[in-house]
Amino acid sequence: MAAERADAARNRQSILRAVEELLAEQGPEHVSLDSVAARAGVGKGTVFRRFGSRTGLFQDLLAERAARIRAAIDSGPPPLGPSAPPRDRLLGFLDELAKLAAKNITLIAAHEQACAADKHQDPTYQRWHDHVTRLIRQVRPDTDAEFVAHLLLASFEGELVRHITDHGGVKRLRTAVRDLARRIVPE
Amino acid sequence: MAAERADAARNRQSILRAVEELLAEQGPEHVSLDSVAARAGVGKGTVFRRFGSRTGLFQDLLAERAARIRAAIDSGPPPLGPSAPPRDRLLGFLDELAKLAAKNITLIAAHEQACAADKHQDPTYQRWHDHVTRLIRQVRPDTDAEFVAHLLLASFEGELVRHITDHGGVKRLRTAVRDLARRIVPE
DNA sequence: ACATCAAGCGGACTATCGGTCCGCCTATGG
DNA sequence: CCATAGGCGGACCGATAGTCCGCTTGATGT
Repeated sequence: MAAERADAARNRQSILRAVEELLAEQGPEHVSLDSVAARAGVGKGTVFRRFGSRTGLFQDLLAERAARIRAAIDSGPPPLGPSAPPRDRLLGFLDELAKLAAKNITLIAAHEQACAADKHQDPTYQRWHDHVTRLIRQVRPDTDAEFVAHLLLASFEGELVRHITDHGGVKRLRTAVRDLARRIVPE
Repeated sequence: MAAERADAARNRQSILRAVEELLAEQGPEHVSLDSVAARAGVGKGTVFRRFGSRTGLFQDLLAERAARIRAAIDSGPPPLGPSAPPRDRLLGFLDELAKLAAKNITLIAAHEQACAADKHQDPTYQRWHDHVTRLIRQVRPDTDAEFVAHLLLASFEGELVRHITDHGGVKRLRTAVRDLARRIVPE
């Protein structure tokens, strides 16, 4: 496939920025295809063609925000990178996610709502789940790692994050997740 | 408030039955106010007046299905009832929920989707969360009980339940939840 | 520079759905 | 049997996700 045309690339950026702005200014429910298109100064058809659906908008934006963590996991230094012991990697990863979630509550809420019954299909979620599952298996092979990984990731569900950080800040979330993970995956 | 008029009571039942049937036959996304009204043989306005919104439909139905467990907790025999030791009550309660969730996957999925950002507001969810939080506090006062209770209840999220029971049946779900709870709330 | 044309674009259009409203109907109580 | 409060139904509204197609424009070869 040839490179994206220059105007197409420009529009993609405008659209993603528009989504960010609308999320920040008006909350998830006001991010409709129409409003995004209007804000980005493009037609509705363009938004749809680029991102496939409203859902795709949030998936792409989340992937962008999660890119740093992804890179750190694939080839970064400890504790996230592959050279660290699995238990440290797990705790480190969850801590990073906690920080990410706290910083992006609105996006995460929007993402969840839009994905609805498809959460498990989202590429970013799949990557996270896969990573956590593998790490749990390495440390505690006697666990239903797949299930436990889903539950640990549920710590970052939008409404929960909002509630916890509203009463105790990011610190409470990070502490709670870490304590929980330590119990679930003892050394 | 006076007793419900006979026709109103009849309609309430028709509507709930219609929701059940549509859920079973066509899945959550086909349960619209229109389709429910048509199936129940009443007008749309009637559905709305009875249940307030689409969400109310699922909340009421879930409350109905959960009534047995609720009664058992409030005044039943061990291990659910108040006379059992807290840790047994917790494990017993989660086990009951696992069975309930497995039997009502479709309803739960519909309920979640409809409640969207309001899960924490649902009376049934609040009751469950409250119960779990109290029990955890009694057994392990050093825990962020509120947070952990939310996570434990996330075990019964629709998509997760579907995935787990599709590969391992109710048994896998019950085992996984029990093992997890035992680790999170050790004696 | 220019011709060519596929890729990209825009926004009108459709379908659907949650929720509202109001005039008609009927169960109930006296 | 009558009066009436409450219930009823379905037309109506506004919003929104997603579709479609004729027009425009950036990339490319000469």
